[in-house]
Amino acid sequence: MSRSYGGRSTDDRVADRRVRLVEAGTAIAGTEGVAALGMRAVCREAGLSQKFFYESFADIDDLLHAVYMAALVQLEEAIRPAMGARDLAGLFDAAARLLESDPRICRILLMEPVADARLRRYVRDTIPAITTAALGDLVAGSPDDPAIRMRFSALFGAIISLFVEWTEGSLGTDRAAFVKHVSTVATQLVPQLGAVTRS
Amino acid sequence: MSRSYGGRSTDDRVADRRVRLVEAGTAIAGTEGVAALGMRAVCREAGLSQKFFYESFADIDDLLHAVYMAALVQLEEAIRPAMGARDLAGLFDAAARLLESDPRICRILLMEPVADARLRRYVRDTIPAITTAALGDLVAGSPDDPAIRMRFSALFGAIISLFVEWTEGSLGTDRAAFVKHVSTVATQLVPQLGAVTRS
DNA sequence: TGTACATCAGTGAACGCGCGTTCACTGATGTAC
DNA sequence: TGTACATCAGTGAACGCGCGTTCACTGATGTAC
Repeated sequence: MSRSYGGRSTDDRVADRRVRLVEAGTAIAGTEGVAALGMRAVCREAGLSQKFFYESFADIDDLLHAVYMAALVQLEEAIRPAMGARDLAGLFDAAARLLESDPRICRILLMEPVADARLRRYVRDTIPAITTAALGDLVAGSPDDPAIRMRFSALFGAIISLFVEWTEGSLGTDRAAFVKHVSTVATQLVPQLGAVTRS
Repeated sequence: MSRSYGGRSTDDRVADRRVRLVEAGTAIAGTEGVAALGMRAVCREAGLSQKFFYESFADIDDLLHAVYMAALVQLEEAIRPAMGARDLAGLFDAAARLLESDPRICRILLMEPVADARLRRYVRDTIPAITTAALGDLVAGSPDDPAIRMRFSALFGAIISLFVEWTEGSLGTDRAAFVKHVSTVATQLVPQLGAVTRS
């Protein structure tokens, strides 16, 4: 049925190609934007025949989903310790370090979703759950209440804007000052968040 | 040299076609996004032969610039009275009314620029001047100072996010409550703005 | 152990499409006589 | 005023390109004998 090739099993080769395609997709979406993310462009970047794209993905949306998920997992892993410690400043610090080291994640998670309907969908399907897991029962009230929605809209908008500019390097290089400012903004906009910080 | 046609002068016809092309570009960029903004798509939408595109624009970037400027002019005209009166809440109210009545302007001015390098350029070339004209000498300090940049990054991020969600209708329909919240957020993030409000 | 062959793995061309750009063509307008 | 014709206005096809998708083909691997 399946046959080894170059001394490696079929599963090995397929998995390796999938990883290379997701990495290539991350490179393209994270630097040129999702508008430049095409099936041929991804294969070119990965150095793989076009056939292998369809081996792992049904279409480009399918790959984009994998690219988004891979970026999100990286962010989650980076902030996990701070999440566990319920340390808000530590969380911002970890995120700032990650985005600084890989600006592609900033573009994929924070910038492109604003204009791309597919990525916005992925955000809506993943971020609310993560947020409530992080905040727990800190924020009372229905998530459909306009007053609460406005608070969080402002909070996310401000934080995202700060992180985007931080990643672009236009807010200087003092990470401690940046983290302090983000924490201040967060507690200004949603006072309950003050209870989370333990520093 | 130039010759009337259908009872209208050359200048008339050219100007009319230009307006139709910009309107078509606004429709496409404002609903499908700039990724869908192509030369053929614009001509199709405007009901014009492809030749006429090049009559008024060198390429699609040129048209996009005209589309952005047209949207910005609409916003400026809407907020002009409030700007003159230095009325912050009035400014937010006028903007909320405009974006509610034409969500395409929201997409072109607030959403697409996040992911599109050309639009981001147009924003950088126009918004700072308008902002300083609006605030006058309210904010002291160099615009290169990271601390000031962070304040304004958070301010714009929060306000943009609020207006985007307002335009999408996910913040309810009470415009007065929305304007009040935006004003509160603005003065929280940049206290000097409190001096602007005269309501 | 050696060889012929069936089958699986991988490569790259083929197809139809929409794109940006150019240009040959049709038809309307104005003018010379 | 009427007519032939030059020229301008507008239409839509042609060109080359990259795209998504499919598939014919080459070559490597394993196995039957």
